[in-house]
Amino acid sequence: MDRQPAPAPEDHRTRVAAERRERMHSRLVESALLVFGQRGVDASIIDELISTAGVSRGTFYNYFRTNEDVLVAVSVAVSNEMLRVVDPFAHAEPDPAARIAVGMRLFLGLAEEFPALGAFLSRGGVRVLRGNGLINEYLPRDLIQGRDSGRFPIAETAPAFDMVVGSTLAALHRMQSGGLPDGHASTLASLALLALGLPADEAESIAQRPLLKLELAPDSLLARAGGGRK
Amino acid sequence: MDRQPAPAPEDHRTRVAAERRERMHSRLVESALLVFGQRGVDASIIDELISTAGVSRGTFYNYFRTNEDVLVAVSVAVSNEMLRVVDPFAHAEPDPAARIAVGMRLFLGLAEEFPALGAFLSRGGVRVLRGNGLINEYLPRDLIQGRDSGRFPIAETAPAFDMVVGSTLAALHRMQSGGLPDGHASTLASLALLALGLPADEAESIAQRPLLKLELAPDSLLARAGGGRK
Amino acid sequence: MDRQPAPAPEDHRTRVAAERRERMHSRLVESALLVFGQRGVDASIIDELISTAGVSRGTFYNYFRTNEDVLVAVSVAVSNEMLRVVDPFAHAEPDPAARIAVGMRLFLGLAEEFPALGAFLSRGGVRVLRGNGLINEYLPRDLIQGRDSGRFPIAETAPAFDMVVGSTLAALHRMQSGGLPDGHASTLASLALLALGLPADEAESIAQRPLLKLELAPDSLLARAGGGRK
Amino acid sequence: MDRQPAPAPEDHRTRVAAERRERMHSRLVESALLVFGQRGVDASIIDELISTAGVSRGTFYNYFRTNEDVLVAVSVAVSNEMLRVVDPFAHAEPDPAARIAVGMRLFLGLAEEFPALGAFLSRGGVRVLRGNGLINEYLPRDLIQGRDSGRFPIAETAPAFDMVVGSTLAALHRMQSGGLPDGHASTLASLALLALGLPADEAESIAQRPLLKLELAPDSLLARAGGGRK
DNA sequence: CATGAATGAGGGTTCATTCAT
DNA sequence: CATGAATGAACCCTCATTCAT
Repeated sequence: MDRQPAPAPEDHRTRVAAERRERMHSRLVESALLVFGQRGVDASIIDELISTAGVSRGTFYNYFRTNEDVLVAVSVAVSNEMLRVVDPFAHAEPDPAARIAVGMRLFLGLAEEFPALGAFLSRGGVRVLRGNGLINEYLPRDLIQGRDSGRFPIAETAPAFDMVVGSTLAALHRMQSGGLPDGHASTLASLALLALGLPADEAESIAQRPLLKLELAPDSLLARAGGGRK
Repeated sequence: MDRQPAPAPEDHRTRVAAERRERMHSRLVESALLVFGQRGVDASIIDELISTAGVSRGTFYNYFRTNEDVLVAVSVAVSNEMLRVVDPFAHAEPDPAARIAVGMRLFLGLAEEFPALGAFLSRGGVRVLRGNGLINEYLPRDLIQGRDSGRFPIAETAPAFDMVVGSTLAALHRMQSGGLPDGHASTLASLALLALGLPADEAESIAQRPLLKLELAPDSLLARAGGGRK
Repeated sequence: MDRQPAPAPEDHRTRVAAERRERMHSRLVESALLVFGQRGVDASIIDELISTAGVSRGTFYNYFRTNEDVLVAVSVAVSNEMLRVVDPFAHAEPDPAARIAVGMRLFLGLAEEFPALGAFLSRGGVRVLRGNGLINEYLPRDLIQGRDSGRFPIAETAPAFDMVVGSTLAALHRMQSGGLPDGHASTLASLALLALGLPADEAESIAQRPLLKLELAPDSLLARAGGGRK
Repeated sequence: MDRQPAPAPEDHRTRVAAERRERMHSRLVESALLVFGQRGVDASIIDELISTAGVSRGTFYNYFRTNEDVLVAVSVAVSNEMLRVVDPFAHAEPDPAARIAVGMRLFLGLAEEFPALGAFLSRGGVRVLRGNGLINEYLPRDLIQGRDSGRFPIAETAPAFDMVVGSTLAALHRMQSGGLPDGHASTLASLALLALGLPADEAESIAQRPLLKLELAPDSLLARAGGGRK
């Protein structure tokens, strides 16, 4: 019995260590989301980050090498979270116009419900959206589908893209400095659909549709770092 | 001669000194515009600024007290320059829809023609537009006039404002990363007018109108710091 | 079978464990020799050492407590290795002059043949030779014997010691930056014998004698870490 | 009179500033000599350097960028100082054998008289002598001249170079750990001349010649940082 | 007012060492 | 004993700001 080769001790230790690393990484990303939102994405963040996360200076450098590294990690995590939320809607809804309107409203809705997310996105601006699937994959696909199907009588998608994304970001900024009036997001979506060529009544009716309640996984980045729902 | 009663010699010296101050101030603002555009508005700027302007560290502090001071000064100067360009158009054009379309196109046109300006506005983002008369006075006025006159069938001006400003800034960012395709600005303006409620043909025809050539004073900030026209 | 009375199982396990410790210790010392040679004896070494040796950080601290500890261990090991090589020659040769000449040539010969050793001795300089038996026991003994027997007409051994050791180390440094020309070691030994008072022809003939080929134990530190013979 | 154009104010200010820079540079080099001698040339030195020199952290970086920068600056300064001392002797003495013996003794004499210099040279070892004119220009020249004139019956200068330099450095190390016995330097020089081929009596008589007292400029690096004469 | 050397707070980064698993 | 994540002291470096000239 004492000749038994110790049942894969490495495996166990390795797995435990990997899990610990994973948890610490998440903890740092969560804290970074908060701090970036409060201080801006260009701020020198490390001191505040480690004190927020309650870890040592050295630990930070075991996970990231630069400020920029952290920003990228947070951006990726945020993008993934948002996709997880939006994906079900996107698959259920066949109309690109509706998908765009819902996308704008969900984006703003998330930012409103999770102030940390809103602050981060607002502070980070375009830089933080570089790899955002919601914006860089879903939206272009919807615009193209809408144009090709004749629903959007537009020649180019680029101006439409700028219009949808720009409008939404402008509203996000407005939210950060005082909050959005009731119905702002819906009205904005309505304007966007108008611009894309829908008739006024249809634009309005699509943009006003009730939005299903968001469902987040309990271990979600937003749920944990979001500062709780508004 | 300089032994004469010296008719108010202080006046003369004072005036000369004031002019010198004025010139140095402009020189610093011009250099700052360039440097902010290249390095971003959050960068540590002073070293590069004074070497660009060719003055000493101490001189800088005779004119500004902090980094932020400089940013404000540049923003104000830029805003004034832009107003000086746009004002004639604004007074000549009675239709608020046309004024908005022209405003968007001129804004993007200036940024394109003067890369330093474009870079500065893009890098500075919203922060730099805080006191911009073009955006914060002219645009709201036009939107209200359009709504009140029934030309824009909208209830609120805020979403429309976000849409116009956001679209334009998104196009500005696009310009900074690769330039705008031909006709992008006009098409964008056309989308904006559509969103504001104009019929498609009218939106298009207004947005496509030829734009008068910009005229800059020879001593203009843009003419001097803009790196020359594109 | 393993249910047998197990004749002194502790003995066996203890012995196996001791052998494992011994092997790990050697592995660390070998790696340290390499790393000290490449990066210098003052470099921060532990990271590179453990990755070279392929062990974990914690394991290192099971064998050494500080950087300096490792340096001492390597120095001792190196000194012992060198003695093992030189001892046979020293016992076989009755003439102190010949022993000194052979010692200088063997020292340089080993450093040349085992680059890792050469780099280590050169980088470590005097610090690493503190406990070196070859230098601190054999050489003084030879000098005293030569002086007392009248072969070296010198009053003090200290200057002679400095001359022999210093010359050899200078040649070692030369070797590290470009290698030694043919015959350099022999000529140097000849100069040393001249300085010790031998007639020119005798000095030369002793210093030129052919050197027996070095023989290393196959498990020798040098054989394993030396990077193979040159 | 008040129209007078201020007689070259820049010249004056510029000159004063340059002198200030010069003085600060010297102050830093002096302090660095001390600190390198105490802590070794590989030590992290900046903190101690600035506190020794009594300047701020920032000032250091106005003059040097790295640890290595400082080491080079000190090495150059030391080399120049030593040359200034040795040069008169070198020019007055036609015999290369005598020049070499005097060189060795002066080198060791300086190191003994100015402990800071001795410590620095000893700690820095060969690295610090890279650009040393005394060693890299004067000595090779003397060896070649001696060989070509037949005074040194040697075929190669390289082993002789190693012997002279190595012996001297070994004595320097001995000095650092307990000081040199009386006559050590002279005896060492005598051994060196013997090795170079001089007859014993001549070697001895040259190496024993009284050495003229060293004269240092009062603003010399050694006089100021040397910790005073021994 | 212009100059530029000096300052030092603020932040960045490494690495020897500890310790729970 | 082996492992490797976590620690924090000790460095490194920049740059906004001051101030004597």
